[in-house]
Amino acid sequence: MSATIKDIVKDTGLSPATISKYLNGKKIAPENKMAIEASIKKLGYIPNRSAQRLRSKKSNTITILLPSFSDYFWGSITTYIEEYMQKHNYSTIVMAYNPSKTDQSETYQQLLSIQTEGCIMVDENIEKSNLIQLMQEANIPCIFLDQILKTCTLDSVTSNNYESAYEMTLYLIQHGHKRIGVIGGPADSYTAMERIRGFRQACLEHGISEDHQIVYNGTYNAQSGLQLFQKMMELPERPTAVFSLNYYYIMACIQLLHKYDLRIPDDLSLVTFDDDEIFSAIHPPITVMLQDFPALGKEAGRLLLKRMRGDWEDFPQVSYVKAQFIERDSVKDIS
Amino acid sequence: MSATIKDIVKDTGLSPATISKYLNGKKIAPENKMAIEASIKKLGYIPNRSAQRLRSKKSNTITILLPSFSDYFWGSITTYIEEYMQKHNYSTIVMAYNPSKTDQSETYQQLLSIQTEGCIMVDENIEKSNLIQLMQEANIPCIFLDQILKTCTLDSVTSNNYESAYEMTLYLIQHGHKRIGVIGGPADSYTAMERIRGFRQACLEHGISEDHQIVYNGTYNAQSGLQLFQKMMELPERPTAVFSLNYYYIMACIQLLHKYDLRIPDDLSLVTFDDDEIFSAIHPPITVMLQDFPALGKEAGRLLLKRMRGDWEDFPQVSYVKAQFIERDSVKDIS
DNA sequence: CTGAAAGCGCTTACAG
DNA sequence: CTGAAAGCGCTTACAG
Repeated sequence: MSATIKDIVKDTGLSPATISKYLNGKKIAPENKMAIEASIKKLGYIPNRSAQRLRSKKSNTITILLPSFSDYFWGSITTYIEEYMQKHNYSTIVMAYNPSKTDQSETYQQLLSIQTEGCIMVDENIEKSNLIQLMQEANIPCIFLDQILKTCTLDSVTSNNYESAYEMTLYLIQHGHKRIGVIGGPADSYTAMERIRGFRQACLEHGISEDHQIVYNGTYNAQSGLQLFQKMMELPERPTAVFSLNYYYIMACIQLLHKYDLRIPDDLSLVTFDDDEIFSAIHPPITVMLQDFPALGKEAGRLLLKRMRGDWEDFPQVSYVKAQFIERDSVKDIS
Repeated sequence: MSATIKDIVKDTGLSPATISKYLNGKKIAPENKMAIEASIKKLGYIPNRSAQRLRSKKSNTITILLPSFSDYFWGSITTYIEEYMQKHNYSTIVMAYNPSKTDQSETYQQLLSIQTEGCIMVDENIEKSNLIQLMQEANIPCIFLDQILKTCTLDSVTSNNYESAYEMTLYLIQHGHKRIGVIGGPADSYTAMERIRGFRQACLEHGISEDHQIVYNGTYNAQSGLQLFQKMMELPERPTAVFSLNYYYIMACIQLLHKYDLRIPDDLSLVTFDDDEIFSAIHPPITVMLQDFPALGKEAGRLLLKRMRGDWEDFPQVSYVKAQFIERDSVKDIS
């Protein structure tokens, strides 16, 4: 059986209270600290989390609520949140739920039964359900990732969508593009609209008229991306550059290059939000705006921890995390 | 504060022991059962997991060990495992670790500290480390998903790779293909080799000579898939059909169709293991062999639960889960 | 800074 | 089938 505090007590001659204090980072005499550390190492002592949680009435658990485990975006960010929380002695439970239900009482009950102390959410559809209200009534802090909700007041962590779309558009304009297509997200998505706003602002500042800003909105899936790109390529006057606002769309665009016999970048310049291994492997490699997943995860964790400590200063806060521009070879200078 | 057993005691007049028995599915008098159920509902009682775990000395937690959260394959299967375990009152912790280290003591320590009772693993590289040995010494059951290990004796759950590759190859042969390319996985991967074995067996049975079986092995990434497909397309005599053994390769193949000006299925027939939304959205939609993720997850959970109950009958067991053939339009009948 | 005592909310033998 | 008692491994006031 593994060692308990009692074993450390016997080994060091100190009281359980002192050892508990050491474990919880409180001040104890240096010589006792050393003795405890040596004893812990010797006995291979690991604190029993269940006992800690029961006694302290804290679960030290947070939950990441995902609409799906298989999503490109959220799968990886989960790692970074978990890593950050672990450093702060918190467990993370990743939970998939069905975002289409408006009654999320069941999800709420599950969150209660694992005694979650905080929650990180990523699906804006949750706004249409009763979950956020239930959480707020129960005083469980929630952080929203990626989106900013319209009808709820909540802390959010998101990429600097506006600025980075602006930056990418500027890059296209500086390469002589004056007729630019955007394959954009749903019109009711905050993130998508911020990116489009950044795009339009850059166009506006550089004299690209609205009819040369070809912005199509769709839903977040490959099917939609295929349709929009197709529609765009069949325009009497095609754009010289296409800016995909996410991973699903760029994949769809690449699939269709063949159909329209388009060479990148000679026939069409192509850039996108999000990156993937395949974008740098193919020829030509695609220029991208990469969201900083480690930083997004860390910031969400930091903000959640702050709220769980009871610090509601500056609530509600929106943290913007800078995305990274990676230039590769998918844009032709046509100026 | 939420209700405890004491509240149920006061409300029903029964003893905590009886209520505990009810909670744990033991036999109690029907009228008491009804009273307890009514009381639980009335008070909104949720058992305190930490107390249960501390007292019963069981964590009721299993761990899924992933090399990465963002992997196409494992992301989604996690949901199904979690769902199954939840039904059996187990929590699931998904943990990402670095599979390249041979010393996994740190991972092991983490598993101990969360008191995991069982573990589901999916990365064969773990075989090169000390983790499995540490787990076996600690008597913590492990189940391997997807692969069958060569140097360790362990339960495994995997798709019927041999049969399904055989089936897909047969489909190509029946459509008149006599020269078939395979973009295959690493030569040291059990799964990849099983698929190749199934392919070769079907070829053998239908008189396709070895020099018409163009099998290339690579590593699991887009870069490798691109290289192999390229090499295959530059062959003096191209295959008439290409069978991709996984998701990464088929994506790479599709990217390259343009370069070689290939129309599917007229110039080349193309089939693959694994499915994705985009494969049915593009034209033509791709014929695939879809692994049954829900069944794989459920079977892994079932087998792990059995081992955790101490039932080691039939150890080590290999469970094969049938993959599903989905015919679409990427294969031309050239007979 | 340290330690004796109490107790978190359950489950587990055990006796009936 | 039920209940009284003990105790899982910690942390928390509290007194010193």
